Amino acid sequence: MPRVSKISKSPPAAVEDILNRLGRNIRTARLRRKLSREELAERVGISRYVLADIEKGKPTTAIAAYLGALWALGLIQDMREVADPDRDEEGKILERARSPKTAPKRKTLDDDF
Amino acid sequence: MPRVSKISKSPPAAVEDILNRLGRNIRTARLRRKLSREELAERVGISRYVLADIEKGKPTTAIAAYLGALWALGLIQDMREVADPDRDEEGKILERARSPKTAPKRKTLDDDF
DNA sequence: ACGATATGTTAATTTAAGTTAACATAAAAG
DNA sequence: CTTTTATGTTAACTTAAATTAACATATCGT
Repeated sequence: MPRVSKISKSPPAAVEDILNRLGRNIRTARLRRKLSREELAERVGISRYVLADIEKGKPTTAIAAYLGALWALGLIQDMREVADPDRDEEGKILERARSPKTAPKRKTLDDDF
Repeated sequence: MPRVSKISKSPPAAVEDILNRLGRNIRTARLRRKLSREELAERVGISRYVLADIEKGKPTTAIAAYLGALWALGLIQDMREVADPDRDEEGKILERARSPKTAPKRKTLDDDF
């Protein structure tokens, strides 16, 4: 993406590690299913070049391309619990320590009723 | 990303669902930690506008921006097992059914780890 | 009520993400 | 060995992702 963010240009080690893992895992899953890059890319709806980028763990690639690959491989459900509030113990503790506050709401501007 | 892929323009329901979940979860984690968008965005290394996009589940935003948000919230470890080959039972079965083959190697690309 | 903070919205700008095409090289299949 | 398939590499091109600035509106604290 134009005007590339710092996080994309030089991600912290932890982020780079996850990116590389994800790419390797997607590649492994593809090979196990005996799919060529071209075949998988077509199912995802991207070009083979972007799939190559994904397998390399490119930081600037759209998240939908990564998720599309997981989806086409039948692995998207692995994402369901990421950052799940029920599992965010740290967050739960912080919330309990403060006032019992729910998510703030804005008045909806698109009033279609 | 220019020349937006189909997967980004109109993601399958399963992908859109994950995207919306992720955005909501990141927002919840941020609020629990009493961080403003501006504060979290600065820690991530992105602008507050991109963080707003993330919380909306925008498909075309760079994966590194999403991962950076998880990282800054201390939730990046949730990504470690996504598409993990050890947990890919489908893939393991397929692999066993075929010849006992490991990842193909290119001469120029030596994978050392 | 007021002021401070948080978020929504728009516009202008920059620049690289993703596409296609063409060709090169490496493994696999025959 | 030859053909086919898979992947690497480059170039030209289109267009929207991300930034900044400015202002609007909503929410919170006092």
